[in-house]
Amino acid sequence: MLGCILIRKYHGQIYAGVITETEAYCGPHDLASHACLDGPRGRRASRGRTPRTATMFGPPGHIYIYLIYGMYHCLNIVTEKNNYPAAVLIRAAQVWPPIAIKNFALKKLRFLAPLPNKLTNGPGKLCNFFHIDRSLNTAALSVKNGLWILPRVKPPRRITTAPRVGVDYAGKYRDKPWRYIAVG
DNA sequence: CGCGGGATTGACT
DNA sequence: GTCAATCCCGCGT
Repeated sequence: MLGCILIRKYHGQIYAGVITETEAYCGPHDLASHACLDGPRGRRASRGRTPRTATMFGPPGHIYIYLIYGMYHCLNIVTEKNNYPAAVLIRAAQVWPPIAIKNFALKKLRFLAPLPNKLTNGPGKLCNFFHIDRSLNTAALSVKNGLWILPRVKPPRRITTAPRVGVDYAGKYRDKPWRYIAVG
């Protein structure tokens, strides 16, 4: 997904950005995942298959959104087949100023200056900018639903990996290099 | 219905 | 790198 273009249609405007940072949450044994079925946390509240995480067990291409710390939303895309919980968290994007829907064409973005990275350099801030909240949870990525992703025009020059953020509790999965950062 | 924890952020060293 | 403010809501009772 790095380098692909995230597009949001909301209140007469188009918001667009190139995805620059992601994290993978991989299956029922990933101790960092909300959907993990293993280990002590699997038996704790809000882990495993619950009403909140049900989306992760659904079909790929759907949108998993949850509220974190009571105030931020996080955008994830479900990536695997039904009943196999996996998703990609979109952590950051390079965005442009919103464009009126009637004027929108991807080519126009080339003539606009990208906005400062500070607006969308974290998953909570990214959702704020794109006006994304839980009303989109379980929806399919689609133009109809106002949120979709276009293939990348060109791949990132380089991709680095790093451990995922904020998952110190995840045991042997804590340091898995499943955070992906586009460089260039 | 009450408790507890968090896939963050911003300020700071 | 560290730290804590913050508060909603999922979950177990």
